[in-house]
Amino acid sequence: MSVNKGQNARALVEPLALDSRTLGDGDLSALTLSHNNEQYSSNDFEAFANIQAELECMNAEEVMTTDEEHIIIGRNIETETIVPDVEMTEVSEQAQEEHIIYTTANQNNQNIVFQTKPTLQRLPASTVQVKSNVGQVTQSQSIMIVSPAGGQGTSQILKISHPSTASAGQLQSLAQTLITAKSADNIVQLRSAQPNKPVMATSHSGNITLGSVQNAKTVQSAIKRTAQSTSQNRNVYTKMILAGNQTPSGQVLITSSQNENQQTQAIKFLNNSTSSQDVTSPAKTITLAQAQQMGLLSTNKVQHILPSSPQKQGIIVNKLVQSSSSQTSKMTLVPSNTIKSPTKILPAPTMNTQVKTSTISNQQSTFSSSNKSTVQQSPQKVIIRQSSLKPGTVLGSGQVIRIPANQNIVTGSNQVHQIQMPSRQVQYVRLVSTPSSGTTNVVTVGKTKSQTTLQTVGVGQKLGGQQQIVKVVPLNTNNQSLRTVAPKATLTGSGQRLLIPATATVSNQSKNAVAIPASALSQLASGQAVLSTNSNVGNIVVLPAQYIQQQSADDAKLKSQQATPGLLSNSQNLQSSTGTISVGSVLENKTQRSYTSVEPNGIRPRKPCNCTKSQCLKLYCDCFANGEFCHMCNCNNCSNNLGNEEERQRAIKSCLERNPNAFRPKIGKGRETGDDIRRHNKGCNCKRSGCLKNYCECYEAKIPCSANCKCIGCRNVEEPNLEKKSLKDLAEAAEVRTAQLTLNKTKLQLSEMAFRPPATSNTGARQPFNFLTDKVVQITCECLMAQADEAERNMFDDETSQRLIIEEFGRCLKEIIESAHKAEAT
DNA sequence: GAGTTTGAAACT
DNA sequence: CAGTTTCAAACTC
Repeated sequence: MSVNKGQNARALVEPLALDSRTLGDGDLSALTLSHNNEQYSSNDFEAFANIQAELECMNAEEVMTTDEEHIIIGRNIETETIVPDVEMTEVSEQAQEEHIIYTTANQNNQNIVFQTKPTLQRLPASTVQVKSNVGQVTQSQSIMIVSPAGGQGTSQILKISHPSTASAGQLQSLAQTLITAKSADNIVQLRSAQPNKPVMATSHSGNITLGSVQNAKTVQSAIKRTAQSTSQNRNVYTKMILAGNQTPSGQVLITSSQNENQQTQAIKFLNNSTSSQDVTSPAKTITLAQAQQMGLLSTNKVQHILPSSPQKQGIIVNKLVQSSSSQTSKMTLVPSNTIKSPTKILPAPTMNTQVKTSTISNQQSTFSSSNKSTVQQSPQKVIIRQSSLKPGTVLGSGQVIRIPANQNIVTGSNQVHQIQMPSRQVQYVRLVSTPSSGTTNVVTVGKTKSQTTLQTVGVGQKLGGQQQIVKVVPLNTNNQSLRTVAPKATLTGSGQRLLIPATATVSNQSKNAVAIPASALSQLASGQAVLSTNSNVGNIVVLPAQYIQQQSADDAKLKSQQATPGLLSNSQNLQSSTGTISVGSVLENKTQRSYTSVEPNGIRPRKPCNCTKSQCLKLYCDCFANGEFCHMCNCNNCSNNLGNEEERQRAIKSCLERNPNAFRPKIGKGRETGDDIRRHNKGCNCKRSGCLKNYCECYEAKIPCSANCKCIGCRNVEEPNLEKKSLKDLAEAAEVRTAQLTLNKTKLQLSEMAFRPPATSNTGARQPFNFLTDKVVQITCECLMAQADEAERNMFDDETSQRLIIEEFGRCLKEIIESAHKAEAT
């Protein structure tokens, strides 16, 4: 991201933030329909009611996204940012929210993006609000409508060109005309922008709430999701972009039903410019084909956004940057999906997007700054992930959005990458590759700090015979506001290109450009079945959580290893002098990776599994057990990936049938006592290890065995007189551990010996001293010696050592006496 | 790195 | 639910 973005972006975004000001009552009222009642069906009213209700809710809500993900927009640059945030929580049934921020350039062009939302879902009020400048002189005005949402795999783009002088009403009318059938879900509202806020349109606070539960089901890895459920889940947002300054800038909310019929969309405009209550003419509907015939269609700014699934913490971010080239570009957003179940979902990492040295290098020249070359080279899917930035955070210069492009993760077919974040949220990103070439392409779109700067970076790497290409879509200052990546592939019989090269002219793609056909997706990755058989599934990118994490690690490595090109032989380092974009390094190897114990970000990386027989679909596999996709593992015949989603889901179901808590964390806090002590929920069953080896899950977790355990000969017990610290240290230091063992052992023996009455019992009442047999004395001495050793190892001073030894002696005596009393009692 | 040990998971 | 088998990690050499 460019340097100067930070402030500009903030300036642009903040005004748009959702707050009482931006979404005041007036706003709500503005959202109300002022059309004739006759124009709307009961469904419409319902939809409207829903919208308003949600809007009200949103007002109460914390502003989420806008601040989180900023796309820096330079002046005169049209930019569109879509930042869906996805948060995956273990409970994924929640309504999904998506944050979208739209900003339109104010200067020459105004773009209004209409997003269509999948039907059947209640369109949250959040939908999309776009505010644009009013009164700016426009050079051109156009309305772009992309309505692929239908999910049939074909996308259509409508572009309406109209004179700059066109009035708002005219424009609205025109736009309305474009949309045919009106479904309840399709609503477009246009509002004039506030004069004071010259900049851009934004979704109100960038929140779009998707009420669809289907989306949640769509989630790739959702454990409970069945393939069937996914079938309808294609959440594709279609945006219509209205370009033109004079247009009544306003907010447009479009929801398109995802019903099969793409063409049924209704757009309604509310013109607020002067008064929010201005009502535009009733919507007219025409078919897209008609629109084309009318000459209204053309290429332009189109975006598809796949809904991010769950709530607020979305990580996948798509950003559209205006390309310098005149060509229209398209961008496809891939939604992250939630995982429903116990699957561990880690939160998006706060990415330190500052990595400027990305892994792209050699081919940079190839890709750089030429959109066409980039595009043509490989089919691409663009996935931009943004870590969950803290609200209010503006991406500063040099921030990088990384999209990991690893193919290797999954052999061949796996294109799902998991990202784990510390908070146990996982996001899944599916990397799309062309089946024929077997290449995986990732496109990162970023902005350069300067308007003029265009960064295109491509990375091609062959690993294991597979080539990976990472592309960075150039950022640009030119008129075109949106960069689109669209699947070109389906059109072409040969390799499927999921993404249409940015350079590709719109004309070619006008009809098909937008949506990535589900079929193409299904063919991804060596033909492995993707999410569902249903075509609607499409465009889903699922990234396993650790993906980002690992990616960060890779970046860190790359940074540190810039001097060692060998590792990156084929990889390319992208030096974004402009600091804009970094693309995830492609380096991946199936070979064993050394995992550092802790990542720089403090996250402990998951170990790669080595499963050979379980296909990583049983709990033997740590990855699977943790609800993660295998990533960079050494497993054989792995099915723990998106490519085998059905199978995986079956396995998950099976596991849950056996044990509903199978995917729950094993280590938790004590329940009964409510204490803070971590305990193994199930307990161990160790027999031979004494619970002092890593075979023991308790020991491995560095927690003492508890009553839940059924272990035999357990020595993994709490040592009250040993500091927790020592316990921890003991676990880490073998020598210390040995000392601890000795100490424990002797204590145990002492306890047993003391408790056990001497074989030769006298008749009279036994006194405590009677228990001081030679054995007891010996063990006591051993305890003292062990304590001395312990003190010595800890390098305590003499005074402390003596004190500890004396205390130990006291403890021994106490134990002996207590044992004597117990013996008497019995 | 190969082989052994171990205990959780899976199976019966 | 208990016993057995399978499995992969931990461990040893």
